[in-house]
Amino acid sequence: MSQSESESQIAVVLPDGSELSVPEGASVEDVAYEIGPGLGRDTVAGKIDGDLVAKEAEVHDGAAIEIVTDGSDEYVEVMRHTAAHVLAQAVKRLYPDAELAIGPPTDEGFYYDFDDIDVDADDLADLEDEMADIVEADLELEREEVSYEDAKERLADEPYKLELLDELHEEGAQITFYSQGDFEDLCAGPHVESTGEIGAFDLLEIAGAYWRGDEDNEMQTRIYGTAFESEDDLEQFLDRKEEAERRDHRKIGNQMDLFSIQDVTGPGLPLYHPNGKTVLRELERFIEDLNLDAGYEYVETPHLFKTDLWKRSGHYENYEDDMFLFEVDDDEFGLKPMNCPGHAAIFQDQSWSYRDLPVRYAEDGKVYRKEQSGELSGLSRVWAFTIDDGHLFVRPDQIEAEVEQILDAIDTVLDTFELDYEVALATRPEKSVGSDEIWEKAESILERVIEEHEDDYVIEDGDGAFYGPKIDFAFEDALGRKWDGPTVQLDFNMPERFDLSYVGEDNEHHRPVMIHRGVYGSYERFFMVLIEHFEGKFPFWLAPEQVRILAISDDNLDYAYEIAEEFDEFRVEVNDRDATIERKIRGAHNDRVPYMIIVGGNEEEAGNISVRDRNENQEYDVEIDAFRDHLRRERDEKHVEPDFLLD
RNA sequence: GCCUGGGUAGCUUAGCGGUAAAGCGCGUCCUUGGUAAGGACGAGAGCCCGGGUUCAAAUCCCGGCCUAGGCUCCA
Repeated sequence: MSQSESESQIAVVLPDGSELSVPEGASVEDVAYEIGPGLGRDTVAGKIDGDLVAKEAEVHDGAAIEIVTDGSDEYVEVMRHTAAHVLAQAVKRLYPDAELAIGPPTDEGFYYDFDDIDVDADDLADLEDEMADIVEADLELEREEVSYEDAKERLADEPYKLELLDELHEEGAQITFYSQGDFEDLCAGPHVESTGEIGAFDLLEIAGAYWRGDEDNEMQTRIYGTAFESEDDLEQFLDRKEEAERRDHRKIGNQMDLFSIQDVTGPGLPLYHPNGKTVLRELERFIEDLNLDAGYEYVETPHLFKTDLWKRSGHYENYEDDMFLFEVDDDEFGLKPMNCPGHAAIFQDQSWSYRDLPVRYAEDGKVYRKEQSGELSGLSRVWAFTIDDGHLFVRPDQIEAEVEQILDAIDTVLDTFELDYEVALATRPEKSVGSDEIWEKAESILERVIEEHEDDYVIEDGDGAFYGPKIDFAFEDALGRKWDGPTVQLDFNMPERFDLSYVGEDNEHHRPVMIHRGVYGSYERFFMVLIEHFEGKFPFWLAPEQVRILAISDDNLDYAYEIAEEFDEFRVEVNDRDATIERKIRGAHNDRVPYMIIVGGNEEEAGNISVRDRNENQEYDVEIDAFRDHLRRERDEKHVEPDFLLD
């Protein structure tokens, strides 16, 4: 491959920032050999300007080059791509008529789409066996550059591949094939050296997928799988999946009797049982206290309005498909998809002086959005949900102080739950309303406030709403999954549409800026995240049942009820079932009750209690007053874990 | 909306043409047990809904409803 030194040279940039001079026409592999023969031999693939490419790919002048070896993070991705080919080869052996579509690696594994194939979950085991044979055979992968005409001939029986080929041809791309044994596939690569490098793999499930993700196209059969370098890694992956299933809020919601979504009541319309509503009420109170301290006034708006309002707010034209609309007599009505128009209407109902601003409205407002039925999922995607909504009407010079106050509240809430989070500032998109002047001013204000508040944030250029820039928080749960959280959005549009104004010092009318802000976002979504984050083991202040009192024997039941009286400011139950103390303890653990008070003859005689928490810590001879004082503190300070027995 | 699974007791599930099962939970009784399962008995099921096939349907077929996972991370 090495060319004479007299050839013209180009420079590439290595990950450490240094430049390397290589002959024009050099491949990624050549670059690796240039760095060192050992690295050259280990090269599996490369990255050019961040894009994963085959090691044979030609580098260009000024390219940022990374070499991918079997120690790289990208190696698994390359291997999974090969695993996808192995799957396709196995499918072709067992289902010769199947047509190939695409088969890329994903974050968690890989998939391959097929058409004209009739498989179900039971067939996956056979496919896995066939794949195991191919891996066992350790077939070498060979890369081949071919002409368009040649490729067309080879893909004569693969209509989807032909479609891709034609597009590639139009783009003028180099056409490459990868083959392993008797199987070949149109593919850009990269791949590992041989199928034997696939350490451990598993086929996960079968799903439908539209060709190219477009619902106007035909539905194909997608087979999902994953692959890892070792059995241990695969097992770890499967364990994590199991953990996620164990924490599933739908399952825990059922076990703990928090909520239900029933056939009779309809899809995406959750019913909150007493236990679930208890948690939600605590969340509501928490935010209400913060709001009232911050000068918000609570308002209430109905669940539906005439569409005149939605026409004025712009929802009717932009959001119509997601709204529930219906005729009543001769008028058209719509369930509210957002609370802001109602709040704007309240503001609009009177005249304001600059002295009155900022005006801050808050409402736990139920909204209705008609998601596609296939998108609904437990509490995370629903038709009806409640937003801890807040809308502020402010003078431009008040934006900074108000946003600052909102970020304080957000920090307080996220810190209370000990959730890690990321912050992003989303700036002006291409299509937007509002003057350059106000956008620039608003963006710089937001950036300044974030800078002061958060250790770290990213700027998402052009990701703002058309009506204003916004700050989005994404928090991470115990499994490392990220969720949309609090948001602060400036809005220059709604004040225009509702012709909102206040009279300034100059006796002229001025346009206020509207700020939309949610801390939990939706109660439903936040509740779901909390259930999964805590695995149902809610902090004491949120727990539906905070303390359960267990009597050693029935003789101690009267004392148990006396103790219950002592703790009646908390959510306390007495377990009066005829069961051994072991069984009662087990029951309390299963129900995730933070604290058990256990009373028998000893306690009754001494006038004290035994305490056990759900983490299996326990203590005898506890004074009633001492425990009650602690519980008050644990509740009011919103401790995340029961900590009486850790003091 | 579309694809592939699934819908059986309060919960978790087995059964897949021939009298509806199990564990947990619940009730009664025996037991009164000291820190994660004592024992016995018992109650509890339009087998998602509607149609069809059959001597016979929870089971097979058709339609619907609900539910789970998917539906570009571009060869």
